[in-house]
Amino acid sequence: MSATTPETPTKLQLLELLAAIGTAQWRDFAAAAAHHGLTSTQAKVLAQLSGPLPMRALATLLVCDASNVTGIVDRLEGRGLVRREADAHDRRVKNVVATDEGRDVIRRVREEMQATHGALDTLGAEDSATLYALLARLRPGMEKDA
Amino acid sequence: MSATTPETPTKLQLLELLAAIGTAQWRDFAAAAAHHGLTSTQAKVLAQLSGPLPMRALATLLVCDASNVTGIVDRLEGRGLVRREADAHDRRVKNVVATDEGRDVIRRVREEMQATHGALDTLGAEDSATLYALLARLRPGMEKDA
DNA sequence: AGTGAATGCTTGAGGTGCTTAAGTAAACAA
DNA sequence: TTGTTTACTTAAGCACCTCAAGCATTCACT
Repeated sequence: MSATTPETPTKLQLLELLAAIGTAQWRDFAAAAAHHGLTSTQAKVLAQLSGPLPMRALATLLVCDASNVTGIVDRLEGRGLVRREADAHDRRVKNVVATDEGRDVIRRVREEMQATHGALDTLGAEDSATLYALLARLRPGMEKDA
Repeated sequence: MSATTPETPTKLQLLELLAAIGTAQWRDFAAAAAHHGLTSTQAKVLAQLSGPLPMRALATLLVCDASNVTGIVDRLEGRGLVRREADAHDRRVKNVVATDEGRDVIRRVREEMQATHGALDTLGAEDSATLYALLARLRPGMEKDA
């Protein structure tokens, strides 16, 4: 118990591994997005639009300034992947909605994350369940804004 | 076993969870870096400098163009966190070395990733080992440049 | 109602990150 | 020697990001 064994990784090792996997997945996502002429930021925004969303809500989700979202949505709108709609109840609000083409593009981006899909396929049902359970336990603590 | 049970997540669920955790960790890292006046990119570069590293090697590690690294190292050097040294064997090469202050800053950034550390602390030794083993199996497939 | 504060969005300035193209210097190979 | 490759830098151009300011609308309180 005193020495480091392969079975008990140090926190630093676990942290490094987690970072490496996060980086790899992000690169896979960015590459798939680029394949469709999108930056990763644009793809990330598009990925949030399962329904209409106010600019402000988008900024909150992305944890960035609202003025930043203006530019990103401008570019997406310029490509016809997104639309700005007036809100029915608050005339200050503009709801962002994905167009049919926008939904189609983000669906394809998700499908084309080959490296990530391939890696996940190497896990059996039981291992997937174990991994999912462990990560689910990690998630709430990680998203806490300390 | 035939129906979807809470124990057998779909690949999409697992993918989403992995993305959420990757994002959360990245934000934690960026926040800690910002706390020391660094951008996340600058911190990432500093994190690679356990020893002297040529500009070219740095670019390869970051998977970006060499001209990009010039600017990042310029800014780090301007703050005295990094030094460019001539290479003993190849006069074309400039080795980047972290200064004492640079090493100190990146050490503190790592320590201050509170959210991540806290989340990892909720896992016992056995769970950590299990998670580590599963992630280690995932890693090679994810880093494959397909 | 009427007035002041808070909210949602946009614009503009300034800095960082990233890529491509071009240029310099040094190493290498024929 | 001559020609090619390699390491780094510079410059132009765009995307991202923040802050400060400004406009329109809504809200809260008297």
